[in-house]
Amino acid sequence: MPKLGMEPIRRAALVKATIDEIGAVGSLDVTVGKIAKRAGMSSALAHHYFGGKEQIFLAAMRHTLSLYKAEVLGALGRASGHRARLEAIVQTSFTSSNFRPEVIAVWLNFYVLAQTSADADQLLRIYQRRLHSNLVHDLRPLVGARAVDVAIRVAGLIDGLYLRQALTGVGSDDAAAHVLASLKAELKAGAQ
Amino acid sequence: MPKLGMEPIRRAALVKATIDEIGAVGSLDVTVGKIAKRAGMSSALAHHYFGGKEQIFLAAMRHTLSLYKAEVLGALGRASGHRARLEAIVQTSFTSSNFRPEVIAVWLNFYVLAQTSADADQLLRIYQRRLHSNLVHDLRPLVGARAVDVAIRVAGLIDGLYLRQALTGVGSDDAAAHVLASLKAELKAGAQ
DNA sequence: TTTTCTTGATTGACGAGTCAATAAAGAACG
DNA sequence: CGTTCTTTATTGACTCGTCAATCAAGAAAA
Repeated sequence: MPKLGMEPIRRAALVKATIDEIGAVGSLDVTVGKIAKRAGMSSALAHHYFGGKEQIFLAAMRHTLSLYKAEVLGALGRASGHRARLEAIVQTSFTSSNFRPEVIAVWLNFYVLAQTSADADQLLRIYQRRLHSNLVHDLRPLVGARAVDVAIRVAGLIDGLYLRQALTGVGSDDAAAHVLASLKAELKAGAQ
Repeated sequence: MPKLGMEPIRRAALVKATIDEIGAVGSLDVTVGKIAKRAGMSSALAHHYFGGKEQIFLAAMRHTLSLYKAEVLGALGRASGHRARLEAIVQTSFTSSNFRPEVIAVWLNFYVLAQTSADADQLLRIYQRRLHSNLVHDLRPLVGARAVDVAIRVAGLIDGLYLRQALTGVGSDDAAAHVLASLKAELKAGAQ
C-alpha cells in the first residue's frame, strides 16, 4: 500500500474532512478520530501528518481563506473600472459557495478561535487587511480622502450582513445589493 | 446550612460564573465542574438546579441579552426625537460593557451555538427582530418606505463593526460614529 | 535495508450526569 | 412544647464514556 508522496494527498483529505466535520457538528468540538475516519484513515495517521488537533484546524482555516482569496482574485480579474471592481469584491463575499453550511461553520468558529489562538488571530487580520486594502484601492479614485472610512464601513457591512444571512436566512433576497445600496448612498452623499 | 430560597441565588451565581468562565476560556469548552467551582458550589448542585450544561449556557445567553435590552431601553428613555433615538440605539451597541471579554466571548459563542441549538437560534432571532423593529420605528418618519431596507443595513453594520472591533481592537476610534456616518449618508442620499 | 506509510492497541486524563447519603428548616401532630 | 415527617439544599463518590496523543510493529517501496 505505501505509495510514496502520500503526504500532500493525506493532508488535503484531512483538511477537507475537517471542514466537513466542523460543518456537520457546527463547532470545533470534533474529534481527530472522526475527522480521520471521514478522510479514510486512522487517527494516528492524522497526528502523524499534522502533529495535533489545533494544527489541523488552522490548516482548514487557511484553506477556507485561500479559497475565498482565489474567488476574489478571479472576480477582480474579470472586472474593469473601479466601480465594477468594488461590485466584484462585494458580490464575491456573498457567493453561494460562502453559504455552504460547512463554510459558515468554519467562519463562525474561526472568529471564536481568534480570541485565544494567536495563529487564528493572525489569519483573521490578514483577511481583514486584504479586504480593506482592496476596497481602499478602488474607493480612493471615487471618494478621495474618505476612502479609508468608507472602506471600514463597507467591510463591516459585508461581515455583518454575512453573519445575519448565515445564521438566519433572512435578508437573503440579496445582501450584496444592500452593500451596494449603502455604497451608492456614500458616493452620492460624499459628492453633495 | 440549608437556608430556604437558595434557588434564585444559586442560579444567578451560576449564570455569572458561566459567563466569566466562557470569557476566561473563550469558548463553550468549559466544564460544569469549573463553572460550579467558580460559583462556589459542587457540580452536582449545578446539575440539580439547571438539569444540564446546555440549559446553563442558555441561561447565560438570556442574561446577556436581557442586560443589553435593559441598556437599550434606558438609552431610549433618555432620548427624545427620532434622530436622537436612533443614535441612542447605535451608541448602546458599542458601550464599553459590551466589549468586556466575557461578553464578547458569550456573543461569539452564541452565534456558533445558534447553528445547532433551536433555543439559541430563537434567542438570536428575538434580538435581531427587536433591533430591527426599534430601528424601523424611528427610521420610518425620516425615510418613509425605505425604512425597512435602511434598518437592515444599519443592523448589519452594527453587528459587523461590533465583530471587527471585538476581535481586533481596530476601528475602535469609534464604531458608533461610523454607523452614524453611514446613516447620515443614507438620509442625505434618500432626500436627493 | 532503510525510508515512507500505516494502523491497532494502549495510555492517561478528563468530564457529564447520577445517586445515595447527610443536614437543616419548617410543618404536622399529639 | 417535643416528636415525627417532609421538603429543600448539598455533596462526595461513582459510572460510563470519550478523546488526544503515543508507540510498537507491520508492510511495501526504493
